[in-house]
Amino acid sequence: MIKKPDPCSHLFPVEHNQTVCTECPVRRLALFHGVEEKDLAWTQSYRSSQYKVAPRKEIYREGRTSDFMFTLYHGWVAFYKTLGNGKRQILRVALPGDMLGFQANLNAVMTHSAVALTEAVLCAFPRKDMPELLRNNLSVAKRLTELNARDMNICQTRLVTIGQQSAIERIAFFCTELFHRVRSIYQQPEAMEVFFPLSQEDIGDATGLTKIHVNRTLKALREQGLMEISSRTLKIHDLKALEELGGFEPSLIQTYSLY
Amino acid sequence: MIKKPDPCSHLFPVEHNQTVCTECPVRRLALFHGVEEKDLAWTQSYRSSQYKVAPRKEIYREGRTSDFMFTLYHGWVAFYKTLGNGKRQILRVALPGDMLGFQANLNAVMTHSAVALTEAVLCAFPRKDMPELLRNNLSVAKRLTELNARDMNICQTRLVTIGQQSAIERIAFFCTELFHRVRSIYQQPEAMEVFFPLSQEDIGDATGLTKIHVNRTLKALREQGLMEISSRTLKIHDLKALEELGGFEPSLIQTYSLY
DNA sequence: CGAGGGATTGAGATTCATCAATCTATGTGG
DNA sequence: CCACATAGATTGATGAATCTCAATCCCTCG
Repeated sequence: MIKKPDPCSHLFPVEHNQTVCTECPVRRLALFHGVEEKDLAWTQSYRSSQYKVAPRKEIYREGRTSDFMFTLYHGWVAFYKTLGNGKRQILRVALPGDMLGFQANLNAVMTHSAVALTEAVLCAFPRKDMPELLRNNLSVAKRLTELNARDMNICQTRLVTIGQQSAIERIAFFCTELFHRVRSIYQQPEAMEVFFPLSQEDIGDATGLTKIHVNRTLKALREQGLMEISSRTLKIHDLKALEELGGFEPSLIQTYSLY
Repeated sequence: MIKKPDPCSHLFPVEHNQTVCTECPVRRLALFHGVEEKDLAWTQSYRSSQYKVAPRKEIYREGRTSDFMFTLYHGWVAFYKTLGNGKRQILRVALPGDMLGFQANLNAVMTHSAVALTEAVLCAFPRKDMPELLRNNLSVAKRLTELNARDMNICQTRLVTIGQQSAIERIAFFCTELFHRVRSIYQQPEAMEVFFPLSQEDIGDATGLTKIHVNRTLKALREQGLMEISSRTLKIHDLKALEELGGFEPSLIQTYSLY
């Protein structure tokens, strides 16, 4: 369920200490992965600015046009669609390095909305410059295709989870997947506790369950000694069993590691 | 004449009357949409053969490699994934002109399976030639990106349907969407009855419901005078009401009309 | 005419949603 | 520093939606 979404006028330019692409810590994850050092100044010229967004603020909205696409530099973002009845489906959680707002038809209206889950910093690229950028830099074009294919794969996997699994299986899968992605992104391959800012309602919107049922299911997972979420932290107690329960195939991890 | 490899043991080459790309009736829908007439002979040189598949036969399988990608020339095909517990989720129904088996990483194993829903005819393209084809023909590369973006959009829309709607809403949406696609593909914009070869179990696998519940729900749709399915025919009695019920937005039709 | 795959129907169990209330942590203004 | 407001988490009770099991029916095809 969605609250009243805020109007879209809340992207604040980062005034001081803008980072540069040559020193970007998430570049290995992002669109400019594979761009040669010597070309980075040039690709950066396509970046118009960095923007800061407060938690729970909308970045762009379904059905509207957007002049920019973004790379998420810092923070977490959720993509979602809303239904006429007010229900909300979270399509994907974006982590640092992920692209926001790319669509094949650069002029069409957005097919989904994006909202910040935490405070977030975005690198903005004017949409109108993309055709030129892609034409002039094949490695960026190739990278874009790879990222899209990965996202497609993730979307299809979620379709299976939501269509065919029970509540506890869906939540196990969802958390396991995110857990692996977070460890990979933040380069904490051994961590068993990771930052996890989603509310139970967010988890429900992502897995197609009500927040009440999410609560009960999390309780079950906790009591079974598999995992627990508290104070914005996800603690995994038995990764193997959790993967088993959710039907998570470890080979999926590769998919996240286009990095 | 170079000897081309055989894609798959149960795909039978079409011996007689192979069609040529220059006269292809589904080209406007397919990968070679936008290729200039003078270049078609050249693009066709990438096509190794046409193959025929019997209903219910597998075309390629999740977890295995595949030497070919295909354009569906005739018939219907379903993409699906299977879970450890034997459950199956249909990801998408492919109609003539759709591509089968494209993945960004051409060497990776397939992320889903494909099965023929009817007798089908496929145009096969050796996977290894794709990089060269894309490099040499920008309009094909661009087309590929468009088709992928459309598929992504469809996948996300299905995620919303399955995650947030009731059985009758899901089935209404699923049938409405397919109905519009079929009318568009077969150029019958006014038809209120279309060919529809899916079993109730297929519909269940696509919408995340059991075949029994699909049956009861179809009965309800019939009794409400909205639609009915019988002897492989989908009859729409009240399109407006059906779109309303399923939350189908007519603007989605454009999405299907990259054609 | 029999076999087999779908379609249909019924009965009962289970999962999950809904409604409603309480509780807890956190932040805010006075 | 406290009183209060608020969002999120938790729990209970109840009902609806959907699944499971089981039986029968109806085509189509050989």
